[in-house]
Amino acid sequence: MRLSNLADYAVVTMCAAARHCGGGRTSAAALAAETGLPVPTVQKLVSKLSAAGLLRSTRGSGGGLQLARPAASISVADIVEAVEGPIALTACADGGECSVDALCSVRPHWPMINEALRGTLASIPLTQLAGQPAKTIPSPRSAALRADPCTMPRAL
Amino acid sequence: MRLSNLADYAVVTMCAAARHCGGGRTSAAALAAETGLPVPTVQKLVSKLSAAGLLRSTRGSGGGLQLARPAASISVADIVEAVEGPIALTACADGGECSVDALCSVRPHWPMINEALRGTLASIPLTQLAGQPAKTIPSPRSAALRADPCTMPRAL
DNA sequence: CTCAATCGGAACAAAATGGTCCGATTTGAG
DNA sequence: CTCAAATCGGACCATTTTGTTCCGATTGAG
Repeated sequence: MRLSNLADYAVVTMCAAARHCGGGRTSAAALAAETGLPVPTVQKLVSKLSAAGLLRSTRGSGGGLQLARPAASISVADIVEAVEGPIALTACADGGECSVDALCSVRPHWPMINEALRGTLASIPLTQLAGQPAKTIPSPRSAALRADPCTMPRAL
Repeated sequence: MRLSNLADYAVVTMCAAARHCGGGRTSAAALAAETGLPVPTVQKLVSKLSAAGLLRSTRGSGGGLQLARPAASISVADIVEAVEGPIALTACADGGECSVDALCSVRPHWPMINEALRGTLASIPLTQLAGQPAKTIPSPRSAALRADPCTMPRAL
């Protein structure tokens, strides 16, 4: 019932990327510097996040990274699934085999549980987590949904 | 985002124990035989489940195991927490340290997420998972909440 | 008092994860 | 056209956690 460190780091990295969107493209090295994570780890993360369609990478000189979608439309579930694959508590619900197989009375119930958990994580947008570290507290509540520089200027 | 095999096995074991309550005490060996799990693994599980107050073990000759509470009042969250400890997606929410510490903008939000997930799992009672393997389908719905032999006779 | 069956902890083996490094590919600038 | 910068992708190694097994200690019944 704990997600892998990579998934945790991915959430932090995406948050950092969300803060950068206003100032244009970022690099994996820059994100590593901001988050305090090792550079190679961030490189591995952005690879997976790009493959999942959450980040957009531009190669070559002067290249960089940017959010592929507005931060408001990226949820924690999206990030977790990008790194860890489908959200499934048990291996038997994800194609893996189980030794008890047919006589297992709980297996039919896992899909429902998984879906409930996924729904909970899907209801948390990235904007809700991207609040600045400590200072410049934006406003009591719901400020994240308004003051996101990514949503408007770059969506068109 | 996947719970450990032990936690998965614990749910299966508790389901098997729930079916046994009518016939009196069970042994770890009997549960292993029914679930198809290795005997030592079940022994380790019942130790943790007993320590958490979910199972009641009687030692000595003729001893055995039984549910400490009615199956309706045991949730999946209880079982998972008994085996894996507190439900927390990240280590930083469980006393562990984090390299980014103060400048992490997402950490304040984890407790809320963890609580939401725990609530989801806490809403699933053991009776809902203890339906018989395949045959003797009890009734279309809500039958599990009625036909549990554990709740009434032994609760008093 | 003896026997039987259990719990509890310790030790070992295995798999998965996390972290690191290097080569290949691509693009902008000179 | 050539060079340089920066990313992507894969392979390799160390660490940690997980999973399994075994053996001693404790308890109750006969």
